[in-house]
Order: sequence, then C-alpha cells, then structure tokens
Amino acid sequence: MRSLKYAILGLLCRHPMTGYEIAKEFNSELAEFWYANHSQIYPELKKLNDEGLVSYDIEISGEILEAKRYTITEDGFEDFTKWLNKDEKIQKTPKDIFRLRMYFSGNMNIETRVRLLENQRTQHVKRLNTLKKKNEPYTEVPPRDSDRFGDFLVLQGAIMRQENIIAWIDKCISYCK
Amino acid sequence: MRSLKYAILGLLCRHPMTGYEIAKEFNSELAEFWYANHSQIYPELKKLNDEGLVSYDIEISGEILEAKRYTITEDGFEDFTKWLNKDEKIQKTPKDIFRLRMYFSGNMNIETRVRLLENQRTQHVKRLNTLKKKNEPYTEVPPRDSDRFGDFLVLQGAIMRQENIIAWIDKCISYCK
DNA sequence: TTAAACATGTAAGCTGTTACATGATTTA
DNA sequence: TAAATCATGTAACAGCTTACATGTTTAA
Repeated sequence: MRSLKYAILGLLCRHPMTGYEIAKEFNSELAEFWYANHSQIYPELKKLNDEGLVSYDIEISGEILEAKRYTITEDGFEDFTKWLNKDEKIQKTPKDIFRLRMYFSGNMNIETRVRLLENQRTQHVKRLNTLKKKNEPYTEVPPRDSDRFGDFLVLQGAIMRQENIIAWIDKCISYCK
Repeated sequence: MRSLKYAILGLLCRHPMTGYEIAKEFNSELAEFWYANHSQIYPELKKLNDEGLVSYDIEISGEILEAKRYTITEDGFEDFTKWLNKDEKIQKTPKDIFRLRMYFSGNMNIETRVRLLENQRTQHVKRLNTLKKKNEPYTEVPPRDSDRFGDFLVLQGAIMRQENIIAWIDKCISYCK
C-alpha cells in the first residue's frame, strides 16, 4: 500500500522539507493519526527520489553540515492526487492491547480491573488535555481550502475519539463496581 | 512485546483449542480489537509449546485427519496472569489512513471530500449494524466473573467507538458543506 | 460429486521498531 | 563548555500479510 510514501508526498505538497523536518512533523503534529521514525523516512525519501517523485537540493548550514531539502515533482504530485481522490475500504479496526486485557478480565479480580481501568483513564485524560490545548488557537473553522482545514478536521476527530475512550472506560468501571 | 502470545494464552485459559479454532476466533469474535492469520498462529503455538507454556494432544477425526488440541500449562497460566495484572502505558494512537487523507483534504475539491466522507460513512454504518446485532443477545450485563463479561465490555466499546467515528464523519461533512 | 469447512504448515516480502553509528551547529 | 538540537544514514529484528502448499471430512 505504501502509505508512508503518500504521507510524505502529502507533506511535501505543502512546501519543501528535509527528512529531519518530516520526522519532526511525524512525531508531533501528525502523531494523532500517523507517525514514523527517521530510520523509515530516510530510506523512503531515497526510494521516492529514485522513482522520480521527489527531488532535492542540498542546503548548507555553517561550514559543513548538509541538509537535503526535498521538493515534490510533477510526477509525484500526480501520483499523490490520484491516491488522494480514490475511494477506499475502511480499514480493519486497529488492534488494542487494553481491550484485549479487558476481554480476558474474567481472570482478574475486581480490584485489579478497577485499578487498571483507572490507570488507563488518568493517562487518556492527560492526552485529551494536550489535544484540547492544541485546539485552543482555533477560534473558528479555518477556510476550507487552507492546509489548516485538514489539521482542524483531524484534531476534532482526535478529541472526539479521546473523549469516547474515556466514556467507555467510565462505563467499564461502573459495570465492574 | 509478544502480544499474540498472550492473546493465545488468554483464549486457552477458557478451554483447550486447536490452532484452527483459535484462527477462527481471531477472525470473527475478537476481530473488533484483535486478529491474526493462521500463518502467524501455527508458528506461535509451536513456539509456546517449545517454551512449555502450552501442551497438546492429537485428536483424530475420521481415518487420518489430525488436529492438535492445545492446553495451557501451569507455567503458561502463571505467565499469562502476570501479564494480565500489570499496569501498562496507553498505546500510541493507531495509524488511520482515512484521517491521513482528511489531513490532506486541502488538495481535494469539495465534492470529492464529501464523496469520500459519505462512502466511509456508509461502510461504518454497516459495521455498526453488525455490532448491534451481536449485542442483541445481551439483555442484561453478564456476571462479572464469567467469560461473557469480557466479551460484553469490549463489544460495548466497539459500538461506542463505531458511533463516534460516524459522528466525526458527520461533523466533517457539515464542515465541508 | 462438488463445494464448504476442517486442518496444518512454510516462504517471501513489506512495515515498523530499536539500536548502532557519526558528526555539526546552536543555545544556555 | 556542555547540552540540546540539527542532520543523515544503516542493521538487526519483530510483526504482519499474502501467497504457496497439501490434504481430509462433511454437508448439500
């Protein structure tokens, strides 16, 4: 499926970037629905360059330090657009280790169940608060054709998802008590 | 992390099973939060047997056809219980290709966005209906120490999650229009 | 008699994680 | 001057998917 390929091409549509910058983006901004380490990104960029979907210029900071700033090519943009506009089957529900534990909760005593649930709850509330903080700058819906519109949509989705998980945990706690 | 290991051990806590039965379980009942193909399960069972966490008896149906019915050992049960009762960090938010697309929706025209969203919506509603059908037999909360209690908890979670995704899609559609 | 279900395995390839490996530049 | 950040790469391994491979039993 080459999803990483399209994640990178999509970012490069916004503006040229270095591998390092892409990695940063994948581990902060996009992290609520996508991520990748630099060890995956650098080889993928090399591959995309070989395929003619991106090109790069070398930038030098200071005396020696080189950075490759990648730009999406016309071929790359065409490939990306084709992918972006295609209908797709919904993906399998993602694996969830905590739900797996809860599935087996018949093997736990009640106090342990509640302890595990409340531990998860605390962590999820923390994540929700981080997301809400990210949402504060959006005082209104961004223009539909700006990059910020996409950012906004997925941020709303991340907040809703997080609230939903907490609601489920609360329900589980009430069932256990 | 060996999650598959614990998923299998957990199932075997309920009662002895063959690899084939485990695979079936992983692709129907548990599929809302876990899954695995037989090509992963058979090698894992072999490994668990080598580690002494499970054992098996050979069953013969008809004249020739052999099936290995696996049982969890004492060591296996101990290992599983230790894992089950351990607190854990919440996992990274799962990757979501559709959210990735929506993140890049600035590159789509409005009609395409709505088309993709409504396509996803239809599929998610279908999945939700399947889940609701599975939920019909539960006329009341199962006893907290039965296996059905775990089944019930994760099924409620799956339904809530599914409803939440649909709510997010609806929100996106309304923002796009 | 044929299709579906039962039953077990291996191999190739892709995706992703963690660790290894190196070094420059900037900021406190 | 030391720590954080910038910057790029490779290697080993774990996890998962798809395809290959084979054969039996049961139910329509």
